Amino acid sequence: MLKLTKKADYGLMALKYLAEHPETAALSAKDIADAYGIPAQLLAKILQQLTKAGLLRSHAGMNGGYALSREAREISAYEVIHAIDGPFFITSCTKGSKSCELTPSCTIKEPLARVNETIAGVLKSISIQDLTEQEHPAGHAQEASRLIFLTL
Amino acid sequence: MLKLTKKADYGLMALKYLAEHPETAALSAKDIADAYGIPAQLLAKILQQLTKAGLLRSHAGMNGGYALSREAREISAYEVIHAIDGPFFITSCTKGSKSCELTPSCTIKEPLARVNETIAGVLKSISIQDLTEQEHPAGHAQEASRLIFLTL
DNA sequence: GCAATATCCGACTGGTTCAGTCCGCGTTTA
DNA sequence: TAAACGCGGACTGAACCAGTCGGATATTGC
Ligand code: SF4
Ligand code: SF4
Repeated sequence: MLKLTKKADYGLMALKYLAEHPETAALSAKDIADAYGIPAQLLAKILQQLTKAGLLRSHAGMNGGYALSREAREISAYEVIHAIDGPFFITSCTKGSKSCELTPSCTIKEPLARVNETIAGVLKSISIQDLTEQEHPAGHAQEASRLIFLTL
Repeated sequence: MLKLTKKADYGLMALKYLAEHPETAALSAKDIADAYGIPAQLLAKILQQLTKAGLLRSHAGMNGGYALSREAREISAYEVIHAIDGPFFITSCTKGSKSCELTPSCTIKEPLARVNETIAGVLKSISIQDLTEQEHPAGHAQEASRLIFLTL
């Protein structure tokens, strides 16, 4: 099955929330968690990971919190997921640590790697700002479209 | 993280193997398992699921086994994954059984649903036959390309 | 008929990952 | 100095995955 972890899910929500509140200097983890009902401590750790990855800037102390380190337009969903869940691969042959032992005899890893790259491309083409637009259910906000190339 | 289960992985390998041996009337689960080093009993159950989903035809008894019920061109990777792992959703709000309880307050489920559909589209556009082609590392087998539309 | 070869199907187990919590520490500010 | 906040490791229960076992049924070859 192909599933996104809830951590990545929460991370995207938090970033979107930050993108929607650019006026405030910083928002604390608890603020964001309360806004959506996410467990505060869990979200805190997620935001820490995003900070370590360079997507957020943190500020400790009272009235501290987190703020985007770049423009929402410049942060892709791929980066968020990568920062939280680590490098993702569709298959188990991650080539890094513990590849599946039938890698040599396997004949579908190359095509699947292309599929993997295509999906990564989809996620890379989506920015945090894309998530914030398309409110206005009236729909006159022209929906952004993208073309993805899949080369087998 | 976004990962394909090994069962689906094995299923794709098995179907590809069947597609490459159209001359034989039927191949047993053990035959295919031995060809790749997949645990035989595990593959057997996977093939049973694919049979139940209508992608394969089975025949019990000696010299029995499995054969594709359609042409390789007509079987998509999406169908295989769906048959083995069930309906897949990127997010946990599957709306079916146990959706995550912050579905109402969540503001990113709609865009993520579109992403989900886009990825499904990628998988639907890939057939078993696509996996068998692109052997011939010479590369003169023109690589099939597809355009995927992502509408946020 | 009988034995060998298959599919079929549910139950079971060990291992890994996920979601969430707890607790102690460093930092900033009122 | 104390409250508010970020930081980070350790921990737990639950869910899921990979793989195994055992038995039932169907078909074929002899
Ligand atoms: S090698 Fe083949 S079987 Fe093993 S994980 Fe990669 S794709 Fe799946
Ligand atoms: S509702 Fe929002 S948070 Fe809950 S699973 Fe769907 S997308 Fe993730």
